[in-house]
Amino acid sequence: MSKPRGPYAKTSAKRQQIIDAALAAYAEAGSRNVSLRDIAQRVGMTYAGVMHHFGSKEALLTAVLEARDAVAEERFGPEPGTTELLSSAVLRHNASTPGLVKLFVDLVAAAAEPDHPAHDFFEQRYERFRGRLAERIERSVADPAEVDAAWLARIFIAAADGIQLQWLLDPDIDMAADIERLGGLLVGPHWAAGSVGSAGSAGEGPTPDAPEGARPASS
Amino acid sequence: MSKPRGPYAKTSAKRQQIIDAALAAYAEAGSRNVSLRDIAQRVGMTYAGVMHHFGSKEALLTAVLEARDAVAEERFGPEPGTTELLSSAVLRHNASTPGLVKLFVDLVAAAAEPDHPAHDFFEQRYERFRGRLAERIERSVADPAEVDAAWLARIFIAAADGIQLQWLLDPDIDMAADIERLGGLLVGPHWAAGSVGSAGSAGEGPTPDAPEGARPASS
DNA sequence: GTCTATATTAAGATAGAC
DNA sequence: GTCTATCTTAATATAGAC
Repeated sequence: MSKPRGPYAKTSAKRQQIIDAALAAYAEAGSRNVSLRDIAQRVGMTYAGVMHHFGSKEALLTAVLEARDAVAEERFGPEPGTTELLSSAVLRHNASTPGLVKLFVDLVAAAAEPDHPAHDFFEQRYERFRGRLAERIERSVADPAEVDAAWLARIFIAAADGIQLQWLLDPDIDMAADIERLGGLLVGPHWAAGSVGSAGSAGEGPTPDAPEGARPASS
Repeated sequence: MSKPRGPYAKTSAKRQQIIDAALAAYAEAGSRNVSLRDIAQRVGMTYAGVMHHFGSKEALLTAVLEARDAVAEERFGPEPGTTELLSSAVLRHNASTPGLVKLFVDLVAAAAEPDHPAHDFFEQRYERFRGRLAERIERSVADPAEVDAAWLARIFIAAADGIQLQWLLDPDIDMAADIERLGGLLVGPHWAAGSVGSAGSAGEGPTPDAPEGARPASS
Protein backbone atom coordinates (compact mmCIF):
# COMPACT_ATOMS: atom_id res chain seq x y z
CA MET A 1 0.00 0.00 0.00
CA SER A 2 2.74 2.44 0.91
CA LYS A 3 5.94 3.05 -0.99
CA PRO A 4 5.66 0.37 -3.64
CA ARG A 5 8.94 -0.87 -4.95
CA GLY A 6 9.35 -1.29 -8.66
CA PRO A 7 8.71 0.84 -11.67
CA TYR A 8 5.74 2.58 -10.09
CA ALA A 9 7.63 4.16 -7.23
CA LYS A 10 8.15 7.41 -9.03
CA THR A 11 4.57 7.50 -10.23
CA SER A 12 3.32 6.89 -6.75
CA ALA A 13 5.44 9.70 -5.43
CA LYS A 14 4.04 12.04 -8.03
CA ARG A 15 0.54 10.96 -7.16
CA GLN A 16 1.12 11.72 -3.52
CA GLN A 17 2.60 15.06 -4.45
CA ILE A 18 -0.49 15.92 -6.46
CA ILE A 19 -2.79 14.81 -3.66
CA ASP A 20 -0.94 17.01 -1.21
CA ALA A 21 -1.19 19.94 -3.58
CA ALA A 22 -4.92 19.39 -4.01
CA LEU A 23 -5.33 19.21 -0.27
CA ALA A 24 -3.50 22.48 0.17
CA ALA A 25 -5.49 24.12 -2.58
CA TYR A 26 -8.80 23.19 -0.99
CA ALA A 27 -7.64 24.11 2.46
CA GLU A 28 -6.76 27.57 1.22
CA ALA A 29 -9.32 28.42 -1.38
CA GLY A 30 -12.40 26.42 -0.55
CA SER A 31 -13.88 24.19 -3.16
CA ARG A 32 -14.93 26.86 -5.57
CA ASN A 33 -12.17 28.42 -7.53
CA VAL A 34 -10.08 25.28 -7.41
CA SER A 35 -9.38 23.90 -10.86
CA LEU A 36 -7.13 21.08 -11.90
CA ARG A 37 -4.98 23.66 -13.58
CA ASP A 38 -4.43 25.37 -10.24
CA ILE A 39 -3.44 22.09 -8.65
CA ALA A 40 -1.16 21.24 -11.54
CA GLN A 41 0.61 24.55 -11.20
CA ARG A 42 1.36 23.85 -7.55
CA VAL A 43 3.34 20.76 -8.44
CA GLY A 44 4.97 22.33 -11.48
CA MET A 45 3.03 20.27 -13.94
CA THR A 46 0.49 20.88 -16.62
CA TYR A 47 -3.18 20.04 -16.44
CA ALA A 48 -2.74 17.08 -18.78
CA GLY A 49 0.01 15.71 -16.59
CA VAL A 50 -2.29 15.56 -13.62
CA MET A 51 -5.01 13.99 -15.71
CA HIS A 52 -2.59 11.26 -16.70
CA HIS A 53 -2.23 10.18 -13.08
CA PHE A 54 -5.86 10.30 -12.04
CA GLY A 55 -7.98 10.23 -15.14
CA SER A 56 -10.58 12.69 -13.91
CA LYS A 57 -11.08 15.42 -11.40
CA GLU A 58 -13.48 13.35 -9.38
CA ALA A 59 -11.01 10.52 -9.17
CA LEU A 60 -8.39 12.89 -7.83
CA LEU A 61 -10.71 14.33 -5.22
CA THR A 62 -11.75 10.86 -4.12
CA ALA A 63 -8.09 9.98 -3.79
CA VAL A 64 -7.63 13.01 -1.56
CA LEU A 65 -10.31 11.83 0.83
CA GLU A 66 -8.99 8.29 0.71
CA ALA A 67 -5.58 9.58 1.62
CA ARG A 68 -6.97 11.31 4.68
CA ASP A 69 -8.66 8.10 5.74
CA ALA A 70 -5.46 6.17 5.30
CA VAL A 71 -3.58 8.58 7.51
CA ALA A 72 -6.23 8.28 10.19
CA GLU A 73 -6.20 4.52 10.02
CA GLU A 74 -2.46 4.50 10.50
CA ARG A 75 -2.50 6.83 13.45
CA PHE A 76 -5.21 5.05 15.35
CA GLY A 77 -4.02 1.59 14.65
CA PRO A 78 -6.13 -1.42 13.81
CA GLU A 79 -8.27 -1.43 16.94
CA PRO A 80 -11.76 -1.09 15.60
CA GLY A 81 -14.28 1.32 16.92
CA THR A 82 -12.17 3.54 19.08
CA THR A 83 -11.40 6.02 16.34
CA GLU A 84 -15.00 7.03 15.97
CA LEU A 85 -15.28 8.11 19.55
CA LEU A 86 -12.74 10.77 18.86
CA SER A 87 -15.13 12.53 16.59
CA SER A 88 -15.40 15.59 18.77
CA ALA A 89 -11.63 15.92 18.68
CA VAL A 90 -11.83 15.43 14.95
CA LEU A 91 -14.47 18.09 14.58
CA ARG A 92 -12.31 20.40 16.62
CA HIS A 93 -9.55 19.84 14.13
CA ASN A 94 -11.84 20.12 11.15
CA ALA A 95 -12.84 23.54 12.36
CA SER A 96 -9.42 24.70 11.24
CA THR A 97 -9.78 23.42 7.69
CA PRO A 98 -13.11 24.59 6.30
CA GLY A 99 -11.93 24.06 2.76
CA LEU A 100 -11.57 20.34 3.34
CA VAL A 101 -14.91 20.11 5.07
CA LYS A 102 -16.43 21.78 2.05
CA LEU A 103 -14.64 19.36 -0.23
CA PHE A 104 -16.20 16.47 1.62
CA VAL A 105 -19.70 17.88 1.47
CA ASP A 106 -19.35 18.76 -2.19
CA LEU A 107 -18.13 15.31 -3.09
CA VAL A 108 -20.62 13.37 -1.03
CA ALA A 109 -23.46 15.34 -2.56
CA ALA A 110 -22.21 14.64 -6.04
CA ALA A 111 -21.54 11.01 -5.20
CA ALA A 112 -25.18 10.46 -4.35
CA GLU A 113 -25.68 9.89 -8.04
CA PRO A 114 -25.48 6.10 -8.51
CA ASP A 115 -23.17 6.33 -11.50
CA HIS A 116 -20.79 8.78 -9.91
CA PRO A 117 -17.19 7.51 -9.71
CA ALA A 118 -17.06 8.07 -5.98
CA HIS A 119 -20.45 6.54 -5.24
CA ASP A 120 -19.15 3.15 -4.15
CA PHE A 121 -16.40 4.71 -2.12
CA PHE A 122 -18.79 6.75 -0.01
CA GLU A 123 -21.34 3.98 0.25
CA GLN A 124 -18.74 1.62 1.68
CA ARG A 125 -17.25 4.31 3.83
CA TYR A 126 -20.53 5.08 5.55
CA GLU A 127 -21.31 1.40 5.90
CA ARG A 128 -17.94 0.78 7.50
CA PHE A 129 -18.13 3.69 9.91
CA ARG A 130 -21.66 2.91 10.94
CA GLY A 131 -20.69 -0.67 11.64
CA ARG A 132 -17.69 0.26 13.71
CA LEU A 133 -19.48 2.91 15.68
CA ALA A 134 -22.40 0.61 16.39
CA GLU A 135 -20.03 -2.07 17.61
CA ARG A 136 -18.24 0.36 19.86
CA ILE A 137 -21.50 1.67 21.28
CA GLU A 138 -22.66 -1.82 22.13
CA ARG A 139 -19.50 -2.45 24.05
CA SER A 140 -19.63 0.83 25.93
CA VAL A 141 -23.12 0.65 27.37
CA ALA A 142 -24.10 -1.36 30.40
CA ASP A 143 -26.80 -3.40 28.73
CA PRO A 144 -26.36 -3.79 24.96
CA ALA A 145 -29.79 -5.31 24.61
CA GLU A 146 -31.40 -2.06 25.69
CA VAL A 147 -29.97 0.14 22.96
CA ASP A 148 -30.40 0.10 19.21
CA ALA A 149 -26.76 0.53 18.33
CA ALA A 150 -27.33 0.63 14.60
CA TRP A 151 -29.81 3.46 14.95
CA LEU A 152 -27.56 5.35 17.32
CA ALA A 153 -24.70 5.04 14.87
CA ARG A 154 -26.78 6.39 12.01
CA ILE A 155 -28.06 9.30 14.05
CA PHE A 156 -24.73 10.19 15.54
CA ILE A 157 -22.95 10.24 12.22
CA ALA A 158 -25.84 12.19 10.74
CA ALA A 159 -25.57 14.80 13.47
CA ALA A 160 -21.83 15.09 12.96
CA ASP A 161 -22.28 15.61 9.24
CA GLY A 162 -25.16 18.01 9.65
CA ILE A 163 -23.56 20.19 12.27
CA GLN A 164 -20.63 20.72 9.94
CA LEU A 165 -23.07 21.92 7.32
CA GLN A 166 -24.40 24.51 9.72
CA TRP A 167 -20.92 25.42 10.84
CA LEU A 168 -19.83 26.12 7.28
CA LEU A 169 -22.52 28.79 7.13
CA ASP A 170 -22.01 29.99 10.70
CA PRO A 171 -18.46 29.48 11.99
CA ASP A 172 -19.49 30.59 15.46
CA ILE A 173 -21.12 27.24 16.06
CA ASP A 174 -19.01 25.02 18.30
CA MET A 175 -19.33 21.75 16.44
CA ALA A 176 -17.18 19.70 18.76
CA ALA A 177 -19.00 20.81 21.89
CA ASP A 178 -22.40 20.12 20.34
CA ILE A 179 -21.47 16.62 19.28
CA GLU A 180 -19.70 15.78 22.49
CA ARG A 181 -22.82 16.74 24.33
CA LEU A 182 -24.97 14.57 22.11
CA GLY A 183 -22.70 11.62 22.75
CA GLY A 184 -23.06 12.05 26.47
CA LEU A 185 -26.81 12.23 26.19
CA LEU A 186 -27.27 9.31 23.83
CA VAL A 187 -24.96 6.69 25.20
CA GLY A 188 -24.26 8.00 28.66
CA PRO A 189 -21.06 8.74 30.55
CA HIS A 190 -19.22 5.87 28.96
CA TRP A 191 -19.14 7.94 25.85
CA ALA A 192 -15.70 9.04 24.77
CA ALA A 193 -14.17 7.59 27.89
CA GLY A 194 -11.18 6.75 25.79
CA SER A 195 -9.58 10.09 25.24
CA VAL A 196 -11.93 13.03 25.21
CA GLY A 197 -13.09 14.80 28.32
CA SER A 198 -16.31 13.76 30.01
CA ALA A 199 -19.33 14.14 27.84
CA GLY A 200 -21.73 16.97 28.35
CA SER A 201 -18.95 19.40 29.00
CA ALA A 202 -18.67 22.03 26.34
CA GLY A 203 -15.17 23.04 27.27
CA GLU A 204 -12.33 22.26 24.98
CA GLY A 205 -10.58 19.31 26.50
CA PRO A 206 -6.92 18.58 25.99
CA THR A 207 -7.18 15.89 23.27
CA PRO A 208 -3.43 15.78 22.69
CA ASP A 209 -3.03 15.67 18.95
CA ALA A 210 -5.99 15.62 16.69
CA PRO A 211 -4.95 13.57 13.69
CA GLU A 212 -4.99 15.06 10.26
CA GLY A 213 -7.67 13.02 8.63
CA ALA A 214 -9.72 11.20 11.19
CA ARG A 215 -13.43 11.60 11.30
CA PRO A 216 -16.40 9.27 11.52
CA ALA A 217 -18.15 10.09 8.32
CA SER A 218 -17.63 13.73 7.64
CA SER A 219 -14.63 15.52 6.32
CA MET B 1 -45.35 38.94 -3.64
CA SER B 2 -47.71 36.76 -5.59
CA LYS B 3 -49.33 37.53 -8.90
CA PRO B 4 -48.27 41.12 -9.41
CA ARG B 5 -50.64 43.13 -11.50
CA GLY B 6 -49.17 45.29 -14.19
CA PRO B 7 -46.61 44.73 -16.90
CA TYR B 8 -44.75 42.11 -14.89
CA ALA B 9 -47.54 39.59 -14.70
CA LYS B 10 -46.38 37.76 -17.77
CA THR B 11 -42.78 37.82 -16.63
CA SER B 12 -43.73 36.48 -13.25
CA ALA B 13 -45.64 33.65 -14.87
CA LYS B 14 -42.65 32.80 -17.01
CA ARG B 15 -40.44 32.78 -13.96
CA GLN B 16 -42.73 30.37 -12.18
CA GLN B 17 -42.86 28.22 -15.27
CA ILE B 18 -39.08 28.05 -15.37
CA ILE B 19 -38.90 27.24 -11.67
CA ASP B 20 -41.37 24.41 -12.13
CA ALA B 21 -39.37 23.07 -15.04
CA ALA B 22 -36.17 23.19 -13.02
CA LEU B 23 -37.90 21.40 -10.18
CA ALA B 24 -39.09 18.68 -12.51
CA ALA B 25 -35.66 18.35 -14.10
CA TYR B 26 -33.97 17.84 -10.76
CA ALA B 27 -36.63 15.50 -9.52
CA GLU B 28 -36.11 13.31 -12.56
CA ALA B 29 -32.46 13.49 -13.36
CA GLY B 30 -30.72 14.32 -10.14
CA SER B 31 -28.46 17.29 -10.02
CA ARG B 32 -25.82 16.04 -12.36
CA ASN B 33 -26.73 16.13 -15.99
CA VAL B 34 -29.07 19.07 -15.50
CA SER B 35 -28.00 22.13 -17.43
CA LEU B 36 -29.79 25.39 -17.92
CA ARG B 37 -30.24 24.35 -21.51
CA ASP B 38 -32.20 21.30 -20.42
CA ILE B 39 -34.41 23.44 -18.27
CA ALA B 40 -34.87 25.97 -21.04
CA GLN B 41 -35.91 23.25 -23.42
CA ARG B 42 -38.62 22.11 -21.04
CA VAL B 43 -40.34 25.48 -21.20
CA GLY B 44 -39.75 25.90 -24.92
CA MET B 45 -37.15 28.58 -24.49
CA THR B 46 -33.49 29.02 -25.14
CA TYR B 47 -30.77 29.15 -22.58
CA ALA B 48 -30.42 32.92 -22.94
CA GLY B 49 -34.11 33.37 -22.31
CA VAL B 50 -33.81 31.66 -18.97
CA MET B 51 -30.74 33.68 -18.15
CA HIS B 52 -32.68 36.84 -18.79
CA HIS B 53 -35.11 36.00 -16.02
CA PHE B 54 -32.67 34.82 -13.38
CA GLY B 55 -29.27 36.14 -14.28
CA SER B 56 -27.34 33.02 -13.27
CA LYS B 57 -27.78 29.35 -12.66
CA GLU B 58 -27.22 29.73 -8.96
CA ALA B 59 -29.88 32.42 -8.75
CA LEU B 60 -32.34 30.11 -10.46
CA LEU B 61 -31.60 27.22 -8.16
CA THR B 62 -31.92 29.45 -5.14
CA ALA B 63 -35.27 30.59 -6.48
CA VAL B 64 -36.33 26.97 -6.74
CA LEU B 65 -35.61 26.35 -3.08
CA GLU B 66 -37.23 29.64 -2.12
CA ALA B 67 -40.33 28.62 -4.01
CA ARG B 68 -40.53 25.39 -2.07
CA ASP B 69 -40.23 27.31 1.17
CA ALA B 70 -42.97 29.67 0.08
CA VAL B 71 -45.30 26.79 -0.65
CA ALA B 72 -44.60 25.27 2.76
CA GLU B 73 -45.16 28.58 4.49
CA GLU B 74 -48.50 28.92 2.78
CA ARG B 75 -49.68 25.44 3.65
CA PHE B 76 -48.76 25.60 7.28
CA GLY B 77 -49.97 29.08 7.88
CA PRO B 78 -48.27 31.74 9.96
CA GLU B 79 -48.20 29.83 13.23
CA PRO B 80 -44.53 29.71 14.10
CA GLY B 81 -42.75 26.61 15.15
CA THR B 82 -45.29 23.98 14.36
CA THR B 83 -44.02 23.38 10.84
CA GLU B 84 -40.71 22.08 12.06
CA LEU B 85 -42.31 19.34 14.07
CA LEU B 86 -43.58 17.84 10.89
CA SER B 87 -40.09 17.08 9.78
CA SER B 88 -40.56 13.34 9.89
CA ALA B 89 -43.56 13.70 7.61
CA VAL B 90 -41.45 15.94 5.45
CA LEU B 91 -38.64 13.43 5.33
CA ARG B 92 -41.15 10.80 4.39
CA HIS B 93 -42.17 12.95 1.48
CA ASN B 94 -38.62 13.84 0.57
CA ALA B 95 -37.89 10.16 0.21
CA SER B 96 -39.91 10.28 -2.98
CA THR B 97 -37.88 13.08 -4.54
CA PRO B 98 -34.20 12.25 -4.23
CA GLY B 99 -33.33 14.68 -6.99
CA LEU B 100 -34.56 17.60 -4.95
CA VAL B 101 -32.79 16.40 -1.85
CA LYS B 102 -29.63 16.25 -3.89
CA LEU B 103 -30.25 19.75 -5.18
CA PHE B 104 -30.46 21.03 -1.64
CA VAL B 105 -27.25 19.34 -0.56
CA ASP B 106 -25.41 20.48 -3.65
CA LEU B 107 -26.48 24.05 -3.20
CA VAL B 108 -25.86 24.28 0.51
CA ALA B 109 -22.37 22.88 0.04
CA ALA B 110 -21.62 25.44 -2.64
CA ALA B 111 -23.21 28.21 -0.62
CA ALA B 112 -20.77 27.64 2.20
CA GLU B 113 -18.45 29.90 0.26
CA PRO B 114 -18.96 33.39 1.74
CA ASP B 115 -19.20 35.07 -1.63
CA HIS B 116 -21.65 32.58 -3.09
CA PRO B 117 -24.91 34.15 -4.26
CA ALA B 118 -26.97 31.82 -2.11
CA HIS B 119 -24.83 32.22 0.99
CA ASP B 120 -27.04 34.77 2.69
CA PHE B 121 -30.16 32.86 1.79
CA PHE B 122 -29.01 29.69 3.49
CA GLU B 123 -27.52 31.50 6.44
CA GLN B 124 -30.80 33.22 7.16
CA ARG B 125 -32.77 30.10 6.46
CA TYR B 126 -30.88 28.05 9.03
CA GLU B 127 -31.02 30.89 11.50
CA ARG B 128 -34.77 31.14 11.05
CA PHE B 129 -35.46 27.44 11.34
CA ARG B 130 -33.24 27.03 14.35
CA GLY B 131 -34.99 29.88 16.07
CA ARG B 132 -38.43 28.54 15.37
CA LEU B 133 -37.60 25.01 16.37
CA ALA B 134 -35.95 26.16 19.59
CA GLU B 135 -38.99 28.22 20.45
CA ARG B 136 -41.31 25.31 19.80
CA ILE B 137 -39.19 22.97 21.88
CA GLU B 138 -39.25 25.33 24.82
CA ARG B 139 -43.01 25.42 24.71
CA SER B 140 -43.38 21.67 24.43
CA VAL B 141 -41.32 20.56 27.39
CA ALA B 142 -42.48 20.59 30.98
CA ASP B 143 -39.69 22.74 32.35
CA PRO B 144 -38.08 25.01 29.74
CA ALA B 145 -35.30 25.92 32.13
CA GLU B 146 -34.04 22.36 32.10
CA VAL B 147 -33.38 22.08 28.39
CA ASP B 148 -30.99 23.89 26.10
CA ALA B 149 -33.44 24.55 23.32
CA ALA B 150 -30.91 26.24 21.06
CA TRP B 151 -28.60 23.25 21.24
CA LEU B 152 -31.45 20.81 20.67
CA ALA B 153 -32.52 22.77 17.61
CA ARG B 154 -29.02 22.71 16.13
CA ILE B 155 -28.61 19.00 16.77
CA PHE B 156 -32.02 18.05 15.51
CA ILE B 157 -31.66 19.96 12.27
CA ALA B 158 -28.17 18.57 11.87
CA ALA B 159 -29.44 15.02 12.27
CA ALA B 160 -32.22 15.63 9.75
CA ASP B 161 -29.74 16.98 7.22
CA GLY B 162 -27.20 14.27 7.87
CA ILE B 163 -29.60 11.36 7.67
CA GLN B 164 -30.64 12.55 4.25
CA LEU B 165 -27.00 12.45 3.21
CA GLN B 166 -26.80 8.81 4.26
CA TRP B 167 -30.12 8.05 2.66
CA LEU B 168 -28.96 9.40 -0.67
CA LEU B 169 -26.25 6.77 -0.63
CA ASP B 170 -28.40 4.04 0.89
CA PRO B 171 -32.11 4.40 0.08
CA ASP B 172 -32.98 1.55 2.43
CA ILE B 173 -32.51 3.85 5.39
CA ASP B 174 -35.83 4.97 6.85
CA MET B 175 -35.07 8.63 7.41
CA ALA B 176 -38.44 9.55 8.83
CA ALA B 177 -38.47 6.76 11.38
CA ASP B 178 -34.93 7.57 12.52
CA ILE B 179 -35.69 11.23 13.06
CA GLU B 180 -39.04 10.63 14.68
CA ARG B 181 -37.32 8.40 17.15
CA LEU B 182 -34.69 11.00 17.90
CA GLY B 183 -37.39 13.56 18.55
CA GLY B 184 -39.05 11.27 21.05
CA LEU B 185 -35.78 10.67 22.81
CA LEU B 186 -34.57 14.26 22.91
CA VAL B 187 -37.66 16.19 23.88
CA GLY B 188 -39.89 13.47 25.20
CA PRO B 189 -43.45 12.39 24.41
CA HIS B 190 -44.54 15.94 23.74
CA TRP B 191 -42.61 15.73 20.55
CA ALA B 192 -44.66 15.89 17.42
CA ALA B 193 -47.84 15.77 19.44
CA GLY B 194 -49.33 17.97 16.78
CA SER B 195 -49.71 15.64 13.89
CA VAL B 196 -47.32 12.75 13.79
CA GLY B 197 -47.80 9.56 15.73
CA SER B 198 -46.24 9.06 19.12
CA ALA B 199 -42.51 9.46 19.13
CA GLY B 200 -40.24 6.49 19.44
CA SER B 201 -42.40 4.43 17.18
CA ALA B 202 -40.74 3.57 13.95
CA GLY B 203 -43.96 2.76 12.18
CA GLU B 204 -45.19 4.96 9.45
CA GLY B 205 -47.95 7.03 10.93
CA PRO B 206 -50.80 8.48 8.95
CA THR B 207 -49.56 12.05 8.45
CA PRO B 208 -52.33 12.94 5.99
CA ASP B 209 -50.71 14.94 3.28
CA ALA B 210 -47.05 15.82 3.38
CA PRO B 211 -46.75 19.21 1.69
CA GLU B 212 -44.57 19.66 -1.32
CA GLY B 213 -41.81 21.80 0.06
CA ALA B 214 -41.83 21.75 3.81
CA ARG B 215 -38.80 20.76 5.76
CA PRO B 216 -36.86 22.19 8.67
CA ALA B 217 -33.53 22.77 7.07
CA SER B 218 -33.03 20.08 4.53
CA SER B 219 -34.48 19.67 1.13
C1' DG C 1 -39.76 44.75 -22.21
C1' DT C 2 -38.96 40.30 -23.80
C1' DC C 3 -36.54 37.28 -26.24
C1' DT C 4 -33.10 35.09 -30.05
C1' DA C 5 -28.63 34.73 -31.76
C1' DT C 6 -23.98 34.93 -31.13
C1' DA C 7 -19.34 35.41 -28.98
C1' DT C 8 -16.20 34.88 -25.25
C1' DT C 9 -14.21 32.60 -21.43
C1' DA C 10 -13.17 28.70 -18.63
C1' DA C 11 -12.94 23.88 -17.38
C1' DG C 12 -12.82 19.01 -18.11
C1' DA C 13 -11.54 15.38 -21.25
C1' DT C 14 -8.95 13.16 -25.16
C1' DA C 15 -5.30 12.17 -28.91
C1' DG C 16 -1.05 11.84 -30.18
C1' DA C 17 4.01 13.65 -30.41
C1' DC C 18 8.25 13.06 -27.96
C1' DG D 1 5.52 9.81 -18.17
C1' DT D 2 4.98 14.40 -19.72
C1' DC D 3 3.55 17.78 -22.79
C1' DT D 4 1.02 20.42 -26.83
C1' DA D 5 -3.01 20.80 -29.23
C1' DT D 6 -7.73 20.17 -29.75
C1' DC D 7 -12.65 19.11 -28.59
C1' DT D 8 -16.85 19.51 -25.84
C1' DT D 9 -19.81 21.58 -22.72
C1' DA D 10 -21.25 25.15 -19.60
C1' DA D 11 -21.53 29.75 -18.02
C1' DT D 12 -21.55 34.60 -18.98
C1' DA D 13 -22.02 38.86 -21.63
C1' DT D 14 -23.59 41.55 -25.53
C1' DA D 15 -26.27 43.10 -29.87
C1' DG D 16 -30.11 43.71 -31.68
C1' DA D 17 -34.90 41.90 -33.50
C1' DC D 18 -39.79 42.24 -32.40
